[in-house]
Amino acid sequence: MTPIGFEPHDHSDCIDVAVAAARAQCDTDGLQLTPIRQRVLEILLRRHRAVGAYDILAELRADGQKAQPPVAYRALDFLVSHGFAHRVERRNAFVACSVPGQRHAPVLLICRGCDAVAETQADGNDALGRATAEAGFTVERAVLEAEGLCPSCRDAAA
Amino acid sequence: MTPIGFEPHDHSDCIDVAVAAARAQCDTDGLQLTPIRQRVLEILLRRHRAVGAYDILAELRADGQKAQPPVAYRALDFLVSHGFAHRVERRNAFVACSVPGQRHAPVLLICRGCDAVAETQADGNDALGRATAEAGFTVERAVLEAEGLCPSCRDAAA
DNA sequence: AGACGTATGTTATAACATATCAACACCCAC
DNA sequence: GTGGGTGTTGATATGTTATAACATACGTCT
Repeated sequence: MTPIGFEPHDHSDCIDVAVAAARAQCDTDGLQLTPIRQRVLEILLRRHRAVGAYDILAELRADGQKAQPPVAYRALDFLVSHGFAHRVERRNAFVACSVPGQRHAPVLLICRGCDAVAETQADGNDALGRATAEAGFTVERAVLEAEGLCPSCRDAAA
Repeated sequence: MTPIGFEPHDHSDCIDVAVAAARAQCDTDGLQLTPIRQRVLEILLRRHRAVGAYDILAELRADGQKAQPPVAYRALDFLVSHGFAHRVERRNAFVACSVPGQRHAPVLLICRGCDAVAETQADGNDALGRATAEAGFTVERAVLEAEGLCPSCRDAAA
């Protein structure tokens, strides 16, 4: 359960790797990683932060396209529903998934200083499973989001 | 860790009790449970669901007030920040707290069929604490939200 | 060709949220 | 009792996020 996200990255590399991995999974699963979808994934990976849909839209437009909101939302829906990205509920924003390749209930650590988002895996949700079983509730999706300060913002504030 | 919320209620009673409890806590803590704030709390309690700010606004207006959005948001901010209600991030909506009287990281079970929201307590978040400590992340707030089907909607769908 | 499925383009609007400033009330030190 | 601080409310305007609804393009299968 090691968090991913606050350590320094070799970003140029990490984007290529993540996109290649997404492409591979799409090939395997019969999904289409179309240019728009790939472009949005790249934007998310490049920022490595919680990014709003309209920010993404602005970047798409900066590329010369005259995209409208649904373009961004559809691409984001695709990425989220297939596990390549997560929705950051707390921010009404999105972030690339740090541990793709498997369905999972994300645990997001959101820095209120810089919007960086780290992701960890949820081991400890057995308790949730037990409680929901008692209540007769069928969980389809679950997210745990914690907001606070990342190491560098904390140091900067001190 | 027994979930609260999907069992039948004696609602008229339960609202009165909750409002009285809120009033008592406000007295203790030097907070003002003003008419608007109490009214909004009552609306949330009565619905016992995830309710949008504009729904609340509509109810306030139905009472004869000509309230504007900030009226609803201010009341909701008060209720949320003092633990009388929770924000349902997944819905951009709000719900009355089922276990008031203490600060807590809510665990919300949200039914996608009827918007009912049950609340449980989070025992198992030690794992979160450990992971964040490793990452140097300081958690200030945390929410766990699970979306799925409540017992009655599941039965109805079957 | 025609029917179908998936993705995209386009317009408009719904839904959610906040900034800003003015007015009023309440408390309390002076 | 006056003046200042604090907190709540009233009111206008605006900003931000999200989706409905409809139309078009394109590949594939028969």
